[in-house]
Amino acid sequence: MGPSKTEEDYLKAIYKLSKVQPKGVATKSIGDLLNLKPPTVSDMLRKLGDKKFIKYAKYKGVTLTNEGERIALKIIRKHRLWETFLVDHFKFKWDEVHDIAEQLEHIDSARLVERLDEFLGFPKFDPHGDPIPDKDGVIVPRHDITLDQIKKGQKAVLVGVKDHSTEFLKYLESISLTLDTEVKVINVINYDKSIVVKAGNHSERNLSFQVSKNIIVQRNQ
Amino acid sequence: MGPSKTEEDYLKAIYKLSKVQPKGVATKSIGDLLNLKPPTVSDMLRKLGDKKFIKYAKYKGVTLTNEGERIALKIIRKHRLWETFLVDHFKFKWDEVHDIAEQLEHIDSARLVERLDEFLGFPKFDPHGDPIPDKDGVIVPRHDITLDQIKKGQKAVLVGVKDHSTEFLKYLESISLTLDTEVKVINVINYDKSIVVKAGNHSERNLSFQVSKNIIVQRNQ
DNA sequence: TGAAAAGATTAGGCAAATCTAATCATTATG
DNA sequence: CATAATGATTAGATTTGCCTAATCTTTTCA
Ligand SMILES: [Mn+2]
Ligand SMILES: [Mn+2]
Ligand SMILES: [Mn+2]
Ligand SMILES: [Mn+2]
Repeated sequence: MGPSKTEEDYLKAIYKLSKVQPKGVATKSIGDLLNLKPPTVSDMLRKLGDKKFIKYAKYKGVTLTNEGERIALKIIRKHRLWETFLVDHFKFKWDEVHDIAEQLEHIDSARLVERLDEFLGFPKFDPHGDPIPDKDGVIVPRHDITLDQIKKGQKAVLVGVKDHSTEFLKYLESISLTLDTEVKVINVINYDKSIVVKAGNHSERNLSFQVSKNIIVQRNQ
Repeated sequence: MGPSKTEEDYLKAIYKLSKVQPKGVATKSIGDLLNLKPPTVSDMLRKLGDKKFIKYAKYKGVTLTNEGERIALKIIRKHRLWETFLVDHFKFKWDEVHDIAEQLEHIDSARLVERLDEFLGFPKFDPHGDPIPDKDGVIVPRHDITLDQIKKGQKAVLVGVKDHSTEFLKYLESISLTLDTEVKVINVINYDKSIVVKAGNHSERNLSFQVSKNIIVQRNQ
């Protein structure tokens, strides 16, 4: 039998956390992400270790095995393909699809994923700008320039977000900062690191550091 | 919280069985359908009774309450909408979609079902000719004329199947007997109740009683 | 009509996934 | 560097959904 839905969720969480904790993911951070108490996580880590999905040494933190990473990437692939589907074909907004994709990502059918990918035209990025792993689990690594790193007078294109919360996404949408939007940094306020930007033909707007550092951009040229 | 996936499966099973056992569905038949042992079913029936999804009197058999039927119809609606989606938009054959729909029917999002229904153009029947309950759970009752009831010389149109097994569906497909196909009964063999039919511009073919009684038709004119 | 057979329920148990409380290990700090 | 704080694990319990074996109820039929 394949991994349970619960096991899949753990592996996906460990995969994501390992990008910030490459030397080993902490029990606590897994629990925080999945809303589970530490003992629950400890139990599961032992089990995932037994199944060789993770390398687990008590009190040390965990890393994925190749098999564990393969499973995590498969789930992430399905999640992002379904999000793309919902936005591109079912008229959902980018802030509405995550919870539904959390369910759809566990549907078990290789053929379905194939057809979904084909139906969408083999997309490379999801509605939040996150790269979609291909059928072999290959994922394009993404540069990590955020809007706060752009200097006064320079232009950049919004290519992703670091915060996926409904609140943040709705806020960006409300000020017309969506994927592929070109943004010009008009001014940088040293006092609080906020910036003044102009996007499209909207009026100038001030963005807090908290906002700008959660916006992933690509420099123009 | 809503009903669990397991509870939904029981209610759907009871709904289907109640069409054949209207005075009360037997524990054994539920177990047979869901591949569960009788004690497992007894346990769950007590629980479903406590939750007022079914009327349960020990040793008597069960019937759905209005609430239980509402839930069952919601699951059946989702199952049939997803099957329609997979066949009409993802290039699946009618014998390939049931198992995937068994998973998709449990995805919990009213908005998703709405958009799916809209995307499909509010279909009334699924790829097997089964009627799709509307958003209020209203389902058009289907007449029950099967191909074995058609007399020699008469024509009928294939509008559904009673057996949904992959084997049966693949067999029908292989002899070009698919939904909306017009069939003429050329001869009836009294000895074994088999019939000789002609469909489209294919040559005449003999169908066993077992096959003909699993094909739902509509008389021509 | 009174066994025997069939069907249903009860009793007792197990695995998965969760929790709280208690204990153990690591890290940080006065 | 000793100890307090933090983090992780172990112990013990609960819920859900499943099982086998034993018992009870209903139906069948000789
Ligand atoms: Mn998401
Ligand atoms: Mn996403
Ligand atoms: Mn089906
Ligand atoms: Mn169907």
